[in-house]
Amino acid sequence: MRDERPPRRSDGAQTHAAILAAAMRLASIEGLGSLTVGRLARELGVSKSGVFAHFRSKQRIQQETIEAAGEVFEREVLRPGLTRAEGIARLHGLCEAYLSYIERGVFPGGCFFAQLLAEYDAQPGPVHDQVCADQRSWLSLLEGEVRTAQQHGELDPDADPAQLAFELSAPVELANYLSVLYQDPRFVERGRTAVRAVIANAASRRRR
Amino acid sequence: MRDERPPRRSDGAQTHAAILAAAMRLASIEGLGSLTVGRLARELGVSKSGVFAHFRSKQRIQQETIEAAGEVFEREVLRPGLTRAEGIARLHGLCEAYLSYIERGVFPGGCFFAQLLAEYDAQPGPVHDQVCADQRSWLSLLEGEVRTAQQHGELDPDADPAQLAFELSAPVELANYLSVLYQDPRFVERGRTAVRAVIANAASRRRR
DNA sequence: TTTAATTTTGCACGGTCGTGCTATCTTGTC
DNA sequence: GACAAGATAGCACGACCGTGCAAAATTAAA
Repeated sequence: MRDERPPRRSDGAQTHAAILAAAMRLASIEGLGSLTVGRLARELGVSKSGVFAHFRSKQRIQQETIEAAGEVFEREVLRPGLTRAEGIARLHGLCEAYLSYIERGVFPGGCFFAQLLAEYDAQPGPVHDQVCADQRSWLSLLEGEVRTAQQHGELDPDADPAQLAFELSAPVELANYLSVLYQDPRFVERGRTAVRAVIANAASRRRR
Repeated sequence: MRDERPPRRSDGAQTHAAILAAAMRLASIEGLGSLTVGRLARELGVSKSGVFAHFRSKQRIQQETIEAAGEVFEREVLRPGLTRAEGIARLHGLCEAYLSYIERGVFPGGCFFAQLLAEYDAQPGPVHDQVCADQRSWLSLLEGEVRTAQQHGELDPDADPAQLAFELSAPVELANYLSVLYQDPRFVERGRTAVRAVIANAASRRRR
């Protein structure tokens, strides 16, 4: 699958990384679709060709930007969120990791993938398909953890795991949009409160 | 405030409306920012000047498109949602009206204002400010209805109304994004279930 | 039917877009 | 230090962008 020969020279690799960093920043604010070769070049004080030569099409810039953002998400959300013990603790851990990643402003325009979801939910193409896959894997992660928590007797065994995953995703995503819109971290706190409420509610209905 | 002289001729008014209809459709799918005079002209089989002359700048196209979408939202969500009696019933009514508006595909790209929220949450300017105001008025509407329900003894009087408004908005917004992304109305149903859960939970803690 | 006002078109402008091609650096290897 | 290869710059292209302006087509009132 991987058909790319890696850039050989160190300065090249450095520029390549700098371009992707700027691309992630810009895309989180203005959207992946309004990424522009000229804009990136200006942002980095470099010629348009200096940017373009590293990728050989705009498509590739977009693809690699998404991949790079995926690595950031893995490092900043998934890895820390998965450290706690499986079950309820890990559900809290994952949601908290996401909310903290919003709160810390890892991307200046809020969660890169939330931006992508809203931008490409109705636009068919490769980006749409990638968003589908990413979103499914996030929901599945939560869903699996709900199932585990049920098996451990921590949550109502009659609850629908997919429904619970949805109800946990909803407040953290809205916290993302609103905290960015109003530049107000209190919406992250609302997200935390909502997550606690959802989990506590499902926990209170378990068989004891 | 209104400085515009209305178009005098009937064909002009009709074209004006047709342009706004196409603009709402397109913007809900691809975003307000990627609206383009040429694109609209092509979509309507009309010359670029024929579109441009009706507004006298791109800014005005965007402004009027937002206003037109506001009227649609009022007609399709607020008016039907506000018919039920105030309190819990109206909270259900508003959320259901929103979910139904998603389900019916009033805009082909999902809720126009959810799209706008995600697109402009991090981009300062007049659109950002408009989104702030619209979002606040939606949340305030729900919050006021929660307060009324509390006064009627239908909801836990110790609950934070703003928090509850947030917890109701979250699932309906996520239902919007996911049902569009996967073209699957089951996510609207997930939204309905979540709304019922939030209200039922707050109702079960009321003093009886 | 003439006439005046209002749509609508055609055309031009400077600017940016994505993308090639060629030439000039710059770096790492012998 | 020479040299091959990679990195960056410069320039050109056709396409589309937003916006003006004058000409043509259409409508409504006289």
